[in-house]
Amino acid sequence: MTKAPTVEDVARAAGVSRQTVSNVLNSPDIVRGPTRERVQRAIAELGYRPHAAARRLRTRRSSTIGVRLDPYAGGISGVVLDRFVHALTERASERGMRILLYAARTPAEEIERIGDLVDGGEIDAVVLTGTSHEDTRTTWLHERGVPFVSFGRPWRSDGDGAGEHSWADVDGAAGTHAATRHLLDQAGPKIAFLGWPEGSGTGDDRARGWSEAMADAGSAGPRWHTEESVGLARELTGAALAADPAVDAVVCVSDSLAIGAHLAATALGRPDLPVVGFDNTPAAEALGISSVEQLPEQVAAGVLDLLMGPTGGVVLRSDQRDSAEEAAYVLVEPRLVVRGGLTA
Amino acid sequence: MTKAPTVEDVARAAGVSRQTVSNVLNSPDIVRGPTRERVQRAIAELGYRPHAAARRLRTRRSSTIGVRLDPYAGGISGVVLDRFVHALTERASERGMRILLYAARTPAEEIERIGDLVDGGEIDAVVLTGTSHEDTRTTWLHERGVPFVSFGRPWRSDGDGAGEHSWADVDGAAGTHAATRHLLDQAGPKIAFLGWPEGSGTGDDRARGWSEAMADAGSAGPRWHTEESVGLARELTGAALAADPAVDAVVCVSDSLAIGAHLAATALGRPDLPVVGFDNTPAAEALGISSVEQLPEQVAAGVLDLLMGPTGGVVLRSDQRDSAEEAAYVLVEPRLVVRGGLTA
DNA sequence: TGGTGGAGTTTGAACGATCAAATTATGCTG
DNA sequence: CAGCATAATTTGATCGTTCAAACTCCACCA
Repeated sequence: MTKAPTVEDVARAAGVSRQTVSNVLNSPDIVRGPTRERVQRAIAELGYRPHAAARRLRTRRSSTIGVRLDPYAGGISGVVLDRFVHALTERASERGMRILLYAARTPAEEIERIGDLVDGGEIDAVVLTGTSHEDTRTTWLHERGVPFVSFGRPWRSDGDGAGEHSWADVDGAAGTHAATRHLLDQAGPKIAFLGWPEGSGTGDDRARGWSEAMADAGSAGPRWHTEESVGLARELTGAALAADPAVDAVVCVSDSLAIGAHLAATALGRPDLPVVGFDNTPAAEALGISSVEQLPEQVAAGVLDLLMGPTGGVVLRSDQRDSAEEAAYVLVEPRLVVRGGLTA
Repeated sequence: MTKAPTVEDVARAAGVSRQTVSNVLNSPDIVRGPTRERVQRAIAELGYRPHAAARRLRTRRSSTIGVRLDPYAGGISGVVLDRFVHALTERASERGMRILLYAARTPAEEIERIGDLVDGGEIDAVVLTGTSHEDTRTTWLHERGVPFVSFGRPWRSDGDGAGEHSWADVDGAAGTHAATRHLLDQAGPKIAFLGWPEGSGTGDDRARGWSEAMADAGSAGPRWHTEESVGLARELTGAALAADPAVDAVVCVSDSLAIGAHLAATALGRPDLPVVGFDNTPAAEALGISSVEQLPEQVAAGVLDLLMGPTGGVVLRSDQRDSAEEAAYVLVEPRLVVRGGLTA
């Protein structure tokens, strides 16, 4: 524990020069076999580990990706983002990358933070969450030439789903489509949709999956709207279900609303009314409610592919990214998790 | 966007030397007022930001703390840890520190990871989660002289609650104690405890709060045990409640078990049986179940105090930490969140 | 007047790695 | 076996900052 060995010490021990040691570490293929082995043995014996700060200073690369951790909002969401961050950490680690967290309360503060981190050489790229069209952050990142990918599509007001930057997201419509088809098979033709007020990209996308599946089946059902709240969902569904008892099942835009719907149905003496939520949160699991699972692990893998290419270990500059004009994207198909309900 | 300005550029612009600029940044008090202002103006005009890698290389400090993100286990837990990590990020940011994530599947792998990060100068300290007594990680960290604090007490088999290293934790016994007293006031004298199998430090600690509160009140109630599972808790509680209907309320070691107990009570026609969980997860919130909230934000603040002192901006070496022989700790009192239940 | 001390500032060196260019070793061809 | 191209390795310079020591300036006092 006297002093950490440097590349110089390793070189001396192996009877080679600094640069050869560096080559063994960074491009082993250009070093001759016997030399390489000698160096590797010396590295192992001395317990040498490269000093990241020195490397960063010279190469101007940090091999680190910044991620903002959203303030804990309470409520039922958040799990997806946490799983995403975890998966990102694991996947990044496999590629020799690290994940640095930062906190920010406003977009302006986030820009300031990212500026510090990028200019300070702390991070090479950023993963944004919760982007919208004409997001101040994305335009700023573009101007500054900072590589970034967002988790979530840049929903555009003009209807075109594709954005001007790379993104990875979950195909919400495919999820509700699958859920609706499942219920059409198992429960009956009259499937209701319980969604958020119109205008949110994510919510409208999920509603679309339901309406398309219904149209394909030549079926029809009511569409209800409410804010993200168990209590509100319970009241709304209770009233709607009492007024229209012919509803065979409910597809919901979120687990919170699904729980509300389930509680309402139970209160009306229909505990077995099939309900499907979205996000597959622990709460849905605990209550035995079916849900569409987002697979944030695959989104994380997609984000890294977009930033670093399918196999590389380095963040690509924007001009190395994609030959096409349009930005690349990854759309992950979610998975329906079917549960029997607690009475089963 | 030609090239980022360095301390040299600022110095030239302000008509001073490199070192003076450095002093303005790191110890402004030793620079004369007018000079300081001139330098600060130059910094602002040029948009200078220090290059972290160079600073790290010279000072051998990274101002970064490593945190392992536990693999997503599924189930209802995890929220506490996620809130903790978020709070840690915010608080660390206020002190000029950053949080770096790493992933590891086994203690051995974690040690390897930490070794890389520490020797590479990527992190100055580590925050461990889920420590046990005679943890391989803690002994290794001690040997290597790596500053660290754990979230969670090092539970000792010999009964002494204090460990040999610093830690911050939530006072589980105080939480269940408060919950039990609340139920004694509101529900009746016969309060059951639904806990995990004996032997887990956390679980036994929470059980103790209940039994002490009961003893203080001269009251008594059954104690049930089961694994962390909504289904198992439901079955067990259902059977026990049917056999012993005089139970007035149930204090549970976790929200999962509380949900199971609530469902069992509802099935037996007693939806209003007071049940209190632990962790105040979104699932408990969604179902209107009371719960003990851990306040991970305060734990995060405690962790940083232990690592850096109450006000400092630098991680302290172990010999600077605490004058006393015994390691310091922070014990956070949790908060009981009372909910009316969904029927209210 | 000339030394003393200290606050304020500057200068040279160092942190540990990689890049770019120079040098030496190796293999191949005619 | 000379001549040459290419592979393998070495050398000097550099990234941007802070440390340690030297230096300048000025007030103060004997």
